[in-house]
Amino acid sequence: MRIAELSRASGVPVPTIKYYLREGLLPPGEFSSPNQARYDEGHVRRLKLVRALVEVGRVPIGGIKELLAELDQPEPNVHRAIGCALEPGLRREPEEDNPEIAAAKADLDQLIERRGWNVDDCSPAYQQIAEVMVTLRRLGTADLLDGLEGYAQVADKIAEIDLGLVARHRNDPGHVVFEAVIGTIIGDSLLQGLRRLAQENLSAKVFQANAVSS
Amino acid sequence: MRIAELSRASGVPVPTIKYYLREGLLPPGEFSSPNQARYDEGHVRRLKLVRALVEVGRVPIGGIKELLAELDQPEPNVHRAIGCALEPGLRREPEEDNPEIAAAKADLDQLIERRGWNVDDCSPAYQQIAEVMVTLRRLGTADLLDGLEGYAQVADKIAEIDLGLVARHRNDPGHVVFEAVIGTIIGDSLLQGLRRLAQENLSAKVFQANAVSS
DNA sequence: CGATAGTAGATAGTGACGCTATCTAATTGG
DNA sequence: CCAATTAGATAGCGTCACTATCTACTATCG
Repeated sequence: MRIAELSRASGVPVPTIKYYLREGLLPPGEFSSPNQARYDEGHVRRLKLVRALVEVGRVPIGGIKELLAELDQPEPNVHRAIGCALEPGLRREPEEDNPEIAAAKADLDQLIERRGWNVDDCSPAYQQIAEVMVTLRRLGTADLLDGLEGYAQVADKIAEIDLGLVARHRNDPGHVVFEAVIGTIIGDSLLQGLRRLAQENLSAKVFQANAVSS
Repeated sequence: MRIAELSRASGVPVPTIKYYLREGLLPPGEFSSPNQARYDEGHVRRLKLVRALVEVGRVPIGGIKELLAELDQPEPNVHRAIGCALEPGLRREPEEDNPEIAAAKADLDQLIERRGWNVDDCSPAYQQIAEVMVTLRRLGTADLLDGLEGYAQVADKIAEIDLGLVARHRNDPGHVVFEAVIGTIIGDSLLQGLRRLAQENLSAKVFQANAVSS
């Protein structure tokens, strides 16, 4: 198909497709002559993926580029790919020597120890959690960290669901990686929404109960 | 304190403080003369909150302004305040007539029914979930929605922890609202990180098991 | 009292980001 | 053959979150 049809099929304007081609988010089409290219279903899928990551995942273009590069490896590393979505949001300078960060990491290490987690302490998620812990302390709401253990327990449950979902495609490794990336990055948005609905529901119940009992 | 000291105490540069004053994110100081103002601890706290929402919560300035306006009401509505952080990220035009959206909302309504949730179907969270469902279908990964029930169940657990944490301050309603907002918006980032660590840990286990058994 | 430093408020500028528009030369496809 | 389309290059745009500069005034210290 030509670029106009690719645009129609994906819902992405032609100039934007050209931009993604320039940025390396979309592989070039197959050239029949120096200024004529053909695109296929793979390009349509890739475009839809890019749009989902941009619009729902709020992943910056640079992160998407790295993520897709990982996905295009012969043996892609799922966690490295997913990490590309989180990393751009972290502090530019890790300010490693900061004692606040160090203290938070020490606490986080204890949590990891308690849960028996086997994780890489260089992963962007590890950094992100440490940053959140520092932020909560600075805000004077360190008492919210009392929920950490519970949240971690719930995180394990979520991960179980996540793994269960993608494991159904274990005969197709490429699809497993694809769904893992989608399920995690797009799934964040889903979980965020569900958490708010659950809060809304539960807090209504609690406040009603309070009103009745008072 | 004068603006320079406010800057030192909060870690926010003076021009940025002036910008926040202009944008109404920070209430004006107390004027002793037409061009001299004094700031207090409340300003320091407010600035720290704004920075946390900007840096960790990734909430756009406009959303923070609305959120703070709600927080400054005599009887702030927690969910409306939290919604201010989610809303700016949604589609500008709800394209209400779109059948894809309608179908997703129908599915979501069923989920809400099954869980017995009492929630407002105008809340940004409801819209967001519907958008995610549409996105997953467009990507051809609608099978990931099989996890919806499980995720919703987990969301209930998270909400329980959330409510439990803030309920400890129920004698101080202002603080409850403050912690609820922080705990939800900043907590999203925490949960996102924990989910990734849990995934990393569990997938390592699963793959190792697979390697042994194969 | 005066010199210096600090301040409010107005206005304009900056850099990153994610596109969007325009142009040229070449190529389809009826 | 010729109107429509294309690739690729370059430049422009709108938003966002600041950042810089300037003016007229004020605080404060010696």
